[in-house]
Amino acid sequence: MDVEHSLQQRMDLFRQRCLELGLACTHQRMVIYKALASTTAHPTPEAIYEQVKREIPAISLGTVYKNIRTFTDAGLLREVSVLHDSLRLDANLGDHHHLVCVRCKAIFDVPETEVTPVQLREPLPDGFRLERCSVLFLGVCAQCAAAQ
Amino acid sequence: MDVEHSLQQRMDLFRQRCLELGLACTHQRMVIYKALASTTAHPTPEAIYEQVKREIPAISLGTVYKNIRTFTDAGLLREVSVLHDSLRLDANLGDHHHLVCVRCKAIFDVPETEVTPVQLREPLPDGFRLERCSVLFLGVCAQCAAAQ
DNA sequence: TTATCTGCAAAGCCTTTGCGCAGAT
DNA sequence: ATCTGCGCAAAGGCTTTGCAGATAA
Repeated sequence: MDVEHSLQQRMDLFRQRCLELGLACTHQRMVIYKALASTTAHPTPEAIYEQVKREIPAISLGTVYKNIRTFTDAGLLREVSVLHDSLRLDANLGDHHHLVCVRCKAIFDVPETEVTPVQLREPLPDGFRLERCSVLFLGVCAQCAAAQ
Repeated sequence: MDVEHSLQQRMDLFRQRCLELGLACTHQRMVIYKALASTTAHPTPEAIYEQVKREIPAISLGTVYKNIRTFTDAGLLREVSVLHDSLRLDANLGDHHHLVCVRCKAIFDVPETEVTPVQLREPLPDGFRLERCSVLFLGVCAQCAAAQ
């Protein structure tokens, strides 16, 4: 599929979703979203800011943060790192996986034996040395579900 | 297996590893490690600090942070959240997984079709509403491997 | 005794917030 | 015309750092 075309489609969809959500289609928002949709590098807010500045030199970092928050709250964007807001520690060095509540960030252990073996079919990027694999099962715990 | 006994074993092993690594076996370190080894809750540094304060009221939060860093660097402890240090964004809302370089934190997409289907065999904790599953393949990218 | 570690306090990110003006609907 | 969003700057968390005294080897 034509990448340019696909991006165009995604921008159209974005515009439409903004209308539906009652979000103003500002120039800043379009450029910020375009920067996000144009890469698979999973950028940081700072990286988006640098990218957007090329087109809107007067943009402020605060605006980038505000809109990233707005987009994620609206479901237009996702955080790769669900647990990114604070350091969580694990003294269990054995192989195991985790079950995470996306609301309260509670983490439960999942023994490796309880998960079907995970294997990559694809050859890795050239020279990538794979060390281990960690599965995150995401959802909402009973307590958080009860609290609506 | 007796939990009490297991903890004792882990403390002995910790003491031994400290010796091997040339790390001083201070009272603070023992208590911090004990707090980490005694829970499966994947605590934050702040939570460890609160726990350790019960036994060492004069402990400082800085000491807890320094030792957590020392332990992780030494391989005695692991971070659950490899990408916790900054927000990483993903405009691709379709199901897919990620390949992450643990050194430079580069993130590559892995299409869901390239991974064997992941399934939990175990019944979930009561009332947990599972939403999705995200696999992190961890390793070292070619560039970082080349840079030693 | 010597090197390392601790507590304290300050500094450094990253991110959020408040406010008045500007822009979208 | 009204409401929302933007830029600016300040404030707020979390984490690291520097230093002098204390502790482990």
